[in-house]
Amino acid sequence: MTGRADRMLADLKRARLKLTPQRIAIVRELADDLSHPTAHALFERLRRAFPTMSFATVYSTLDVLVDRGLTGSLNADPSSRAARFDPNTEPHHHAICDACGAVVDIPIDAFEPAPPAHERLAGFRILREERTYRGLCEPCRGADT
Amino acid sequence: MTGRADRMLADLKRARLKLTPQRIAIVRELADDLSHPTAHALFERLRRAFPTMSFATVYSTLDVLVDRGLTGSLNADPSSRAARFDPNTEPHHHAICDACGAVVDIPIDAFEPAPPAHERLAGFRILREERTYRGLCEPCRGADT
DNA sequence: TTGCAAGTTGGAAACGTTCTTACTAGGCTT
DNA sequence: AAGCCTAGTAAGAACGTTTCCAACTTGCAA
Repeated sequence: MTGRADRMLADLKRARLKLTPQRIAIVRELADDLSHPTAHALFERLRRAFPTMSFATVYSTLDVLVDRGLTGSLNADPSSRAARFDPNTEPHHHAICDACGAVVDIPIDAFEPAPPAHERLAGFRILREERTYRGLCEPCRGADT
Repeated sequence: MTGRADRMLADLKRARLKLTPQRIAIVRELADDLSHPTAHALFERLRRAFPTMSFATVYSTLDVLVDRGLTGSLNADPSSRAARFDPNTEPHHHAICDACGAVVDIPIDAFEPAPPAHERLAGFRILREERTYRGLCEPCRGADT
């Protein structure tokens, strides 16, 4: 389904941002990709269709998407410092595999119904919560338990 | 109190790692620093006492501390990609200020008693959990609510 | 159709971190 | 107390990721 891409593009249009061929391609490439790709990964894929596409364009479009709340970004891995991008705008957490680095979305209500948003703690006014679960994904557990 | 530094150094000694003046200084500098300093921040402070100290030494000692579980590391900020180091080895979460970037430790039981460790979810075997609360710290809230 | 602000390009630069090579010294052994 | 071996250090080069820059191009409003 291309619904998510179309919705993202419509939002950009609404904001009077130009729908260049590069932007459209970047949005379409990311919109239905649930693997939390890096900017580099997107760039490599897009290069096939746009041999002249530059990194700056990929980053600038991703910036726009993140700023407008159409895409999330996360620092999944302490070893590879690359940011990963996430077109899923539903509230959710992430599970990251220690072995292969895969990132999987976790619906927010899988464990607990409500995050303690808008509360106070240690003098903080808490506005949102990010959870990262670390462990082993199904393939990496192998024949194990 | 120097208790934490001494404990960390004792652990290094137990592991038959050399207690060089540089290492001792790095450990002492980090041990009671609750501000979650970057490698760069530690380096700057240590340079006063050790003008010849190199980044490699700071990083290598921090690596040792992290590997031995004596120190945590976290990627607090999407804007500044620098890793931050945390001598607090008690289970805890973090609250990060959107305005100034300050990182504050949150005792693990402030909200909920037990993380859902060792459970399964989406095919994952979850081994641990990291939570980051984002919002505004007391000084940055200013005269606000 | 035109004008111009916004977007793209390619490369340089910035940033944090890791690696390399040669030198140094902690601390076990005796 | 001395020597030896290995782990550790210094300095800077290299690396991967991201941002910046200046010049050129183009979407799209009027």
